[in-house]
Amino acid sequence: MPEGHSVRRLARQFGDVFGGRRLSVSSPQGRFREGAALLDGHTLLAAEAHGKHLFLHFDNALVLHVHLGLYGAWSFGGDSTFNGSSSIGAPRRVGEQESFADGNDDDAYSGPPAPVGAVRVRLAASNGWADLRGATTCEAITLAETDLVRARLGPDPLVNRRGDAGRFAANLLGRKAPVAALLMDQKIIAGVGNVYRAEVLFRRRLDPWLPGSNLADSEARKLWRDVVSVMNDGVADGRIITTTPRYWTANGKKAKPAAEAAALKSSSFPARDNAHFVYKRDGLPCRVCRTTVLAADLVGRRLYWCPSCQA
DNA sequence: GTCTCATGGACAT
DNA sequence: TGTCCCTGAGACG
Repeated sequence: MPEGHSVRRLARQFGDVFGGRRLSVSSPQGRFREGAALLDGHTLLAAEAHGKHLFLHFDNALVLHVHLGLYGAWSFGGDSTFNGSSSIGAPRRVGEQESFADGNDDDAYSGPPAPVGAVRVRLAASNGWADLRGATTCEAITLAETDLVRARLGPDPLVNRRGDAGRFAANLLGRKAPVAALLMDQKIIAGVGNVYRAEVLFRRRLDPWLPGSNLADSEARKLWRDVVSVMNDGVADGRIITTTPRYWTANGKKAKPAAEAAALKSSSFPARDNAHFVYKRDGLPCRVCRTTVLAADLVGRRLYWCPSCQA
C-alpha cells in the first residue's frame, strides 16, 4: 500500500474532506499527545505528498508529517463528504483495492466512534474523522523542518517537475550499486517501493543487478518516464496494476487478441493474481517468455525478476 | 493460541 | 549488514 501513489491519494483525500476546516487533533493512544496539542483547534490549509511522506499544513505554520512505513494506515469516516474516501495503508493484501469508508448519504453524522486499537492520531472536524495507526513517523514540525525532510528526497515521479528526468538519470548514473537497489533509495527517486521497483525493471526489460553507472542516459530517462506513467495509473486506480489487459486472463497465460478484447470489455480491473509481471511470482512462469521467475534478497528486501527477459 | 510475513526506514556497527 | 520499531492478517496446530 504505502508506495508513493497511496500517499498522493491520501493527500488529495485530506484536502477534499478537511481542507479549510478547523480540526480537533488528539492522540487516543497517547504517543503523540504533545504534538497533537500543538495542532489541536487549528485549520488545515493544505495537504501535500512527496514520495511516501505526507505533509498536512495547519494555519499556525506547523505541519503534521506522517510516514506510514510498513504498517501504518489511515482510516476515515463521516458524513456524505466522505463518500468515496478510502482507508489507505496496512492492513494490506497484494493487489487488494482500498476499502471504502461508509459515508452517510443522509448527512446524519453524529461524531466519531470510540477509537479502536492504538490510534496514534485522530483528526476530527464537524463532517468526519481520520485515524492513524502504526506509522513509522508522526510528528508536528515547522516549515523549515519540512524543507529539511524534502531536501533528503529525490525527485517524485508524481510531481514530475521539468528537469526531474535528468536529475533522476544523474542520480542513477553516478552509482555503482545495482539499479534495483538504487530505485529503492528515496534520495535517488522518491515514492518507489518494492512492488514498483520490480515491475518497472521488468517493463523496461532491465537486469536488476546492472550497476546504475552501466545504464545509458537515454535508458535511465525511459525508466523515469515509465515510473511516471505506471505510478500515475496507480493514483487513478487506487492499486498497483502494471500489466496490460492482454495478461488479465484466468490462468495467467498470455491472451490471444480476442481474449484481450474480451478482457477489456468484461472488466476494468485484472484479478489480483494478474496485476503484476514478476512481483511475488517467483517459481511461476514469466508471463512473456515462460521462464521461471526468480527471487533474491537485495539490501534486506525481496527482489523478483525474470532472468531471461531481464538479462 | 502462536508464528510468520508484509508495498520502510532509521540507526548502529 | 544487522537490528529495531510498528500493526494486522493469514497459516498453522
